[in-house]
Amino acid sequence: MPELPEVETVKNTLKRLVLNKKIIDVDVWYTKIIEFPSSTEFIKKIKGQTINDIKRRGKWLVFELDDYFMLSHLRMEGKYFIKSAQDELNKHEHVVFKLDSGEELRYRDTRKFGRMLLIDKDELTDVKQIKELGLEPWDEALTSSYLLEKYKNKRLPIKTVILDQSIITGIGNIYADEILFLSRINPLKVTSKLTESDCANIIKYTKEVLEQAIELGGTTIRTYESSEGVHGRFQNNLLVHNHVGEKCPNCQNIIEKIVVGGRGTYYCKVCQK
DNA sequence: AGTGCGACCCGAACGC
DNA sequence: TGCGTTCGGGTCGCAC
Repeated sequence: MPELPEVETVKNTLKRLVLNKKIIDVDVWYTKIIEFPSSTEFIKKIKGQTINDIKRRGKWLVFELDDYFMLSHLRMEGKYFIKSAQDELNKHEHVVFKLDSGEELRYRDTRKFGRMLLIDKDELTDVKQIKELGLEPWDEALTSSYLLEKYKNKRLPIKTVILDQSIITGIGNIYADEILFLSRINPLKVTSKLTESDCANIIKYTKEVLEQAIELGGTTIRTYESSEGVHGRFQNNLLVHNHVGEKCPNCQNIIEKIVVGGRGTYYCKVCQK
C-alpha cells in the first residue's frame, strides 16, 4: 500500500516520465475518483494544461499545472502507468490522461479508493485535505515537545495516533508497526502516557524507517507497485509487520498479531512493553 | 473535541 | 472452473 516512501518513489518516477508534457484530453471511466470538481468540470479545466512539476505532501501527489494543482491520493492500490494509446484499456484503468507526446498517463486502481482533486493555484493551502496535514517527518518543527503537546490529551493507543495524518503525515499501517517496534513502544500504550524519550524515538525511527524505504523504492505487500511496474524491495527489511508467528529479530520471542483501532498490528510483547 | 465504527471497494484467502 | 464468506487498508462521515 502506498505510504510516504511509495508516493515519493512514484513522484520521482513520474517526474522522469511526464514532466513538461501537456494534457490534451482526459477520459474518466469511474467518476467517483474525481472528488472535486465534477468530473465534467475536471476534464474541461485540465485540457491544455502542462505538467510543470510534481511534488509530494504527505501521501498526496501534487501535480503543478499552469493554472491548477491536481491532487492525487493513491489510497490502497492506486498506480500510474505510461502507455501508448494503442494499448488495450485495463479494466481497472479509471482515468486516462492523453498527453501531447502521444502517450497516455493512466491511473489504475483495483479498489477504486483513490481520489483526485483539481484546485485553483492560489487555493492549495485552503483545501481541507492539505490544510489539515501535520508535519512532514523531516520538518525541523517535528520535535519531542511538539509530539508531547499533540499527545497530551489523547487516550487512544499510540498505534492509532501514529496513523493520524494531522500530527505527522505519511505513516501508514506497515511503517507504523516498524516504527513502534524500533522505538520499543507497545502499540496499545495510551498516547498521553508517552514520555519525552518515547517521542524522541518515534521521531528518530520515523525518519530512519522512511528514509531507508525511500532508498529501496518503497514496500511491496500484496499488490502495490510503483508507476513503472517496479516492485519496491523494502518488504525484505520489514522486522515485524506481516511476521506473525515468526521470531522477533531482537529477542526471539514470537511476534503476535492483534487488532488496534481496527488495524492489523504486529509487535513483540517482550520488546515492546 | 475526542472517540468509535461503518462505508467505500474487490481480489485473495479461507472454510466447507 | 466450486462456491459463499471474510478480510484488509486510508480516509471520511456520522453518532455519541
